[in-house]
Amino acid sequence: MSMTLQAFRRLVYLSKQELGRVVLNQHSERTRLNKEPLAVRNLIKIVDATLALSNAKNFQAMSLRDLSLETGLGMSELHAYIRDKDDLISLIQSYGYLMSARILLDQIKDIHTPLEQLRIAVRTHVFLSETLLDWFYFSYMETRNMAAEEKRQARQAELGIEELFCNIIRAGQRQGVFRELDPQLSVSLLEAMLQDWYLKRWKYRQRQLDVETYVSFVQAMLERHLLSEQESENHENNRLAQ
Amino acid sequence: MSMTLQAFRRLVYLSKQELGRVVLNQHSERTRLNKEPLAVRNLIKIVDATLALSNAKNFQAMSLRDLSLETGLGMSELHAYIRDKDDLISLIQSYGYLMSARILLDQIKDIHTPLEQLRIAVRTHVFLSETLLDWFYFSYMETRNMAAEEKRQARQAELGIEELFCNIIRAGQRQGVFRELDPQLSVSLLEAMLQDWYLKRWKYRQRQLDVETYVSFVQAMLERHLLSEQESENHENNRLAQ
DNA sequence: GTCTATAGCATGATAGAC
DNA sequence: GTCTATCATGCTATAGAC
Repeated sequence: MSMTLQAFRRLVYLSKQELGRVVLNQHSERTRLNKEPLAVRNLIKIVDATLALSNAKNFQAMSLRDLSLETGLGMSELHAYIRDKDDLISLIQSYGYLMSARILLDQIKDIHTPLEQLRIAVRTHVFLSETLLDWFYFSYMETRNMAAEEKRQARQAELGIEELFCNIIRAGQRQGVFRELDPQLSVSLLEAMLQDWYLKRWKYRQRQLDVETYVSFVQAMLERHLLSEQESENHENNRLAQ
Repeated sequence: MSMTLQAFRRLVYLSKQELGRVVLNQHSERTRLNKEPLAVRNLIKIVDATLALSNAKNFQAMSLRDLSLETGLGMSELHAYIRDKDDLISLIQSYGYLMSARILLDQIKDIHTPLEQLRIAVRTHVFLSETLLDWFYFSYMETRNMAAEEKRQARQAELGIEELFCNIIRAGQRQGVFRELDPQLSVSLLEAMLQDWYLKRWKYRQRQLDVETYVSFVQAMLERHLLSEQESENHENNRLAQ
């Protein structure tokens, strides 16, 4: 069972402050930051407000005036934290990358059987997107509008997660636990399912579908797909796959 | 095997003109349309150009000036076909709904076993999105920015497709061919996989992944998930699903 | 250091010339 | 019936007042 969703939220909450500091330093080449605690607080306020306002419509539709109003910061103050509107994107992306990479890696590092690693990774991914919903949604929907370098980085991050899952599957295949199916394609389809959880919230919310139910269902489907059974069955399954 | 992708493209191409006429009539309450053939040609030009320009960035980022330039129509002429920019969305949506609903229903209407229907429906869906790529991508990414009524309709269309797949699965379950798993959730995950084909083109193109390969893989995964096997195996599979 | 005012520009929509 | 000129608006970004 590992962590509950609640424990997860706490973990993310604690990382927030700390990460605010890291991100601020990364971006502070251009920033005249004075009193650290205030600066970190403002930075988090800016990130949160941007995510909320952007996701309500879209990033381009959010004006800096709206953002100034929502955060309580003046227009000139905003420009002390961000160079221009595009810089806001890179700020937000850094913030989410750090947060989710750290947590995902931390959760699977002590697990050693591929099947169990796979289960935990699936669960952690869904929990992450549940907790950082705004960020995941923003990152998915706005990637297409980003500048070249930012877009490259976002896609690289997606491929990085695929790589992580792929390695687990390959390990399982070497041990004879998983079938010899294309790992890369399997993982792409898995990721499509994982992403659906935060992309189609209107649908799942409407159906009052529980996070745990979703996780279990995806895990089960994935395992029916991957787990090799007795040799005799292997034939049967090969027939079905043509 | 049913249809090849090429036959599919021809089918869609032929429907284009005809549908142009239908859509033009639907929207012509407000249009002073004169010479039909020219009007239909212009309408199709407008739809195609809008999809191309929008998908390059996003709908909001496309200016009507860009569209005027791309189509060769003057600004005033554009406003003869569309009331305002939002009306463009509803025009495009009608066009795609008609096209894909007609073809999807037509392809499965003569098949009678659930398993075969499911296979054809999956195949047709991927082929449709491959042929009408621009429309599917636009429709998915811009739904969130649409006006209330338009958004409702787009979501209803997604639920409609789920309903279609759901009915096939329920029929299979009644016949004892498919397992007794939640059909709605199964279908949601299936649809996530189907959508990934047009949402992540950059990834699949980069890997030079073939349409047929993708279809087969999704079909196989879905069937491992749904097909009930001998009673003895049922136990095994229930264990895996917890 | 904070906030208001405004410069400079691009857009959607239209009116009116050819 | 086409096309060009123009209007009002809303935006980013900054300069300059307090």
